[in-house]
Amino acid sequence: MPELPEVQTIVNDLQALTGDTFTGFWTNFSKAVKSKNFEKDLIGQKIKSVRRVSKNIVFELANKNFLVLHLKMTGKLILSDKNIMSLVTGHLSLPKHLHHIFYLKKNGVIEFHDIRKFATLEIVDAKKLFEISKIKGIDPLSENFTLKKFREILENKKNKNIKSVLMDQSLISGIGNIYASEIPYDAKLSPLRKIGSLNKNEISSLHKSILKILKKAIELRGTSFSDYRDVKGSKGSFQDHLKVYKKAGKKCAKCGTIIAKSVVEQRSTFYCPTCQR
DNA sequence: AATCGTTCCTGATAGC
DNA sequence: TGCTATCAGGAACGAT
Repeated sequence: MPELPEVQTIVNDLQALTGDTFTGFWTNFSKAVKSKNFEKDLIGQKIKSVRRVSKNIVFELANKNFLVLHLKMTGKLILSDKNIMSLVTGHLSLPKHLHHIFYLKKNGVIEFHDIRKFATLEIVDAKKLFEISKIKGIDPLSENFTLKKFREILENKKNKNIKSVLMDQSLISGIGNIYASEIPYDAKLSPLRKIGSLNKNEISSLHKSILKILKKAIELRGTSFSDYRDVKGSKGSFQDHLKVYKKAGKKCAKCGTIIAKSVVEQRSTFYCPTCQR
């Protein structure tokens, strides 16, 4: 599932489309399109910039609006220069999970695939984008995410455990289920620990591990555990560095203890009962 | 006001 | 073999 590192990788690659213009749009699943007049608002618009807002991919358009894409679980963007029009018009069979296509003036098309159809597309104005950014928590890669700021965020969350705080997008935005297991492992803290039980050093470790793991995952172009691919269809490689995620029953590489799994807020959580305290 | 459960959806896997 | 049942999982939404 695309989390902050995966979305950042995609956004970095989409920079290549800056200056290009949307010339058309096709969909066979319009339920995913959340704004009215989507096509009308899109066509003819030049891309001024591409950036990430939490796990959203945001295209700044020339008319001051923003195309906002959220990949949710299985959304995938693929840049392609093949003649997709012939696919849509029935000359060839469409890939099963290709649900939306953006046509560009210079760079071919952006194919938007989505197996589980949770992904969303919308065009919003600056005010709405500001609201979206505001309801999301702090971006852990922004320079504002200092240790001091992190302590402030945790101040009112004493009864929550580490896992749910990392996953709560209204506190810190961008961390999903994979990194919410890998970060506590790196910090040698149990994901089930209550925030209120953490001492100063432990909070500092957690803060360091958030930055370390996310940055490393971006360097490795994300985690291709199952569906995630970059815009060229290539895998990332952080999956080769996972220590606990989806490793229940296997031995911890560091100490040999069997990795445990427990469910926190309906989400699987993995940890080493020996290395993580 | 904060927290909890439900919902969207399909492929993979388990169980019989 | 082939069927059905269960699960994964981001985040909006409704319910408490």
